[in-house]
Amino acid sequence: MSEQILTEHISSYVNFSEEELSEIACFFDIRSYRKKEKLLHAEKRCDTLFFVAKGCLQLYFIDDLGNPKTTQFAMETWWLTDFLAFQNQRPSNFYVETLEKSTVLSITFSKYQELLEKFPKMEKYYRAILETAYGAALMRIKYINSLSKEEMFFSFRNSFPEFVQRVPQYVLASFLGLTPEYLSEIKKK
Amino acid sequence: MSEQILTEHISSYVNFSEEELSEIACFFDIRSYRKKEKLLHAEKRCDTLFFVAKGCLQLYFIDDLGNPKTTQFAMETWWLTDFLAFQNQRPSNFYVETLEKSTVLSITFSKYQELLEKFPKMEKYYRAILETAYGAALMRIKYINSLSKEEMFFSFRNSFPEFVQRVPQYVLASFLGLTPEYLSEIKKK
DNA sequence: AATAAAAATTAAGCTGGTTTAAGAAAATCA
DNA sequence: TGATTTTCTTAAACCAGCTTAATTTTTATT
Repeated sequence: MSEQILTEHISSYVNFSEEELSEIACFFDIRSYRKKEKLLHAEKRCDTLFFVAKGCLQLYFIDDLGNPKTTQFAMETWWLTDFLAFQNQRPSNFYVETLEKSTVLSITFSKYQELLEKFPKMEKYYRAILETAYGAALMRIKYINSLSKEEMFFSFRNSFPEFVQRVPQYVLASFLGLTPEYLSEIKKK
Repeated sequence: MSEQILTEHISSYVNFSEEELSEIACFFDIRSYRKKEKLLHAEKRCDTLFFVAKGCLQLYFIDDLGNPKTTQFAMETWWLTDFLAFQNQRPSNFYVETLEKSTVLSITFSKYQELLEKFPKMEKYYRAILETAYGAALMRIKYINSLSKEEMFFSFRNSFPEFVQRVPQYVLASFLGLTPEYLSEIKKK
């Protein structure tokens, strides 16, 4: 079931036969995780790329004071990892953890290389995905540098209302770059 | 000369014959620009992707108060555009402008599509470039959410010392998300 | 070399957002 | 179902970084 989420997503970018799609699916491990399970540990070699079939993941780090800070969320059909560390097979700068019960497809770095070698059309798929992700990251930096914390919250809630319901408020606060206390104050208005 | 910067860069990721490389180069327009020339205008359809062969570009927007804010720099061998708008052929959210006399290779969206169709190996090149760019953007967001403005400056200067010399201080300030006045104060120490 | 324009500095007053700390509400678990 | 832990709220004191405005330095133009 879960691999179908992936193969359908791939099919919306590139044309593959049913046969090819099931071959592609074989490159991935499928696993379900409980809430708050770690899929990737900071400092450990970043060897895995994740695709969310169901549920929600976060990419986060621990700051000087020991508080977790969320850098990126990933919901259904999103890819997640520390891409820089993954590409260079270096220690990860981030943790990846479930925010809720989730089903995730994982691919190791070497399998990822094999996959791209065996199905060069997958390059096109990832190129498109990464164009979107990088473009969105540039927009996010634009927002960070132009909106107040209050505007950040309302603009985010406006774009992703379901999402604001779905994740704990202190996680959302750390993603938006403000304190849970201040977020609480903003919501009061 | 300038197309060689591009073809050498491509060659460091993917193997192409000399012939193929010169065919690839034909998809691009090469032009030199003076300092402070606009290559892409906000609100106008984002139809072009830029590669810096020489010099330096910035991606920026104008905030509520009319001040330009730099979101991204691009130096030699970097690619730049509003990737989200480019991909969807929508109006750009950013301006692209030279920070110094620069030589730039430009490719339109339709030529980019043709290029990828004719040379599918270029998908691999762009996939790799975008993996790096997106990975770096995640790291940048990590820095924004963990360093003070002062630490931002020293950490940036530590990583890119030549660059700090190269761009005007008020542009650097807007890129780092602080005021020129405060940056000046930080440097005094 | 003189003039004008752009960029950088300095300093004082101010504010958006943090910190700290304690209590209330909600979720989880035996 | 009650006990425990986790999450959310409230409020006051505080500060990193901004605003404003005037001066100096640097760069560009003739």
